[in-house]
Amino acid sequence: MVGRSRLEAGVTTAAPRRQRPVLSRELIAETAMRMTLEHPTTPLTLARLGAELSADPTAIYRHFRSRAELVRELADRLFGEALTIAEVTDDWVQSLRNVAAAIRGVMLRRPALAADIGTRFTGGPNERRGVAILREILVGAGFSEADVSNHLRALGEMVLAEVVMTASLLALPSDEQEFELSVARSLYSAEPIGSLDYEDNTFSWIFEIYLEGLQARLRRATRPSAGANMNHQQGGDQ
Amino acid sequence: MVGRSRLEAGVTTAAPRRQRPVLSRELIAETAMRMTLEHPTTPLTLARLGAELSADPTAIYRHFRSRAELVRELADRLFGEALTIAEVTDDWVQSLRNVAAAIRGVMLRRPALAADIGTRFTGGPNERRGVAILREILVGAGFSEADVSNHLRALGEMVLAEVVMTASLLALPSDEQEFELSVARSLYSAEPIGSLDYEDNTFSWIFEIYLEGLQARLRRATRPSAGANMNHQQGGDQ
DNA sequence: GTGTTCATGTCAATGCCATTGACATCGGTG
DNA sequence: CACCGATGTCAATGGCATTGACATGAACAC
Repeated sequence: MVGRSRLEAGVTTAAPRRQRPVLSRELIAETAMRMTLEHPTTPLTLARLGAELSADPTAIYRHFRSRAELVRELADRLFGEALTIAEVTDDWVQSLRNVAAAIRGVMLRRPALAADIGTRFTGGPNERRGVAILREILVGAGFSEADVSNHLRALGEMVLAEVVMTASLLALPSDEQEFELSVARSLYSAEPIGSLDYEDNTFSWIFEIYLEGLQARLRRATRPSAGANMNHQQGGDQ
Repeated sequence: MVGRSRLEAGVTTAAPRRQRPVLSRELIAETAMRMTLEHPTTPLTLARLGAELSADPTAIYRHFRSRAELVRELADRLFGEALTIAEVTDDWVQSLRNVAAAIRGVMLRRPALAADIGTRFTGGPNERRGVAILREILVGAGFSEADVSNHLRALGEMVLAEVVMTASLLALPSDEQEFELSVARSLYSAEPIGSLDYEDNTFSWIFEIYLEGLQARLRRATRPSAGANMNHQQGGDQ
């Protein structure tokens, strides 16, 4: 079909009224990213996504096998964003902090999506890249190859778990959110809310303690002379 | 209503064909607990619960304002179970371990429910009791009153977050679960699965590191002489 | 060119879900 | 005895993901 003689170049091709390949993986994913950013607490549904695309919701199934697959794609893009933000330096502790904060920041900007997503792997390239980066940081810190694998999944799981926790709170309708806050106040006399600010939130409190534990382990593994005070440790770290 | 003269004791009362007060908060909650235990990965729906009760699903709304309220009730019962199991001793580290493991164990026995629940407060008595117990453990360990509040919510949030993470994996249909495991293998060359055995799961790996961090903080706060090696700590601890 | 096939979209169901509103009915209270 | 509130049933409603039947246009074969 090169010259159909019916002036397609002017009408049919240049202004495809509703021609075939309008949608694409890329367009759908981009649109979803935009929607979840503009309405951070609105759950992403195929109906809404379809409307935003001015297409039938089920058209999405021509490009993604399921909503879950779409959501995995989006999650991987979030990892991608986080990795461009996170600064990795010589200081392994600060680098871990940076990566964690970047992931958290990126995901909490889209709480509804993060709550949907965070408990699953994406299987995508950015996730893989992120793990590779973390692996380098840990190896550079001096952990043994064997321990690195365990620390990797522990670190990832902990960060994601915490993010999901906060995200599901943020994604709640405001009345239920109010209930949560009131219970938290009455239990701890403190807000459990995670501001995006790295300081002054529960996440950083947890993560800093974890980092101290990590440093303690490294010290113990590096100079095994130090006074291994009798606490019930289990697992590796040689 | 003591003797209505229509032989109720024999027929009307003893064999209430389909008389009024069949359901109750208690019966509904108990039934739900049984169902979620018998079918750990089947989501609890009002339809299924109603069927199990041989009652109309919407009858549940006469006893709970919403499904969410029911689920909060169940969550609080789980905390109750955990607290009867957890052993609290003089050893504060081991006590924290015990409480965490008990909560995790109880919730992972009902992954679908735990995944539903774990990100929220229950507002119930057992939750309150649990926090009180943890508070005593932390105070007994020697943390300052101010730090105890922060450690409390950090500890709780971390444990719950991790449990939810694992629970949602366990509650997945087996094909999706297989996908998760394959990705995990390819990323870490290891399974991310949390067996209920405290050894050999990601949770214990994380939690032990966290406990080391906690001990480090306590040591630092207790005898402030120790060599505070220049790491970027932030936040309280006196 | 003609006909076939594949990729893309649309449309109409389906089935599951929580929740609501309109009734019925019973037990107790005035 | 008449009313009322608590409990239960029933029939919708609206939101959701997913599927199957169809259309249509583009590329490809011949």
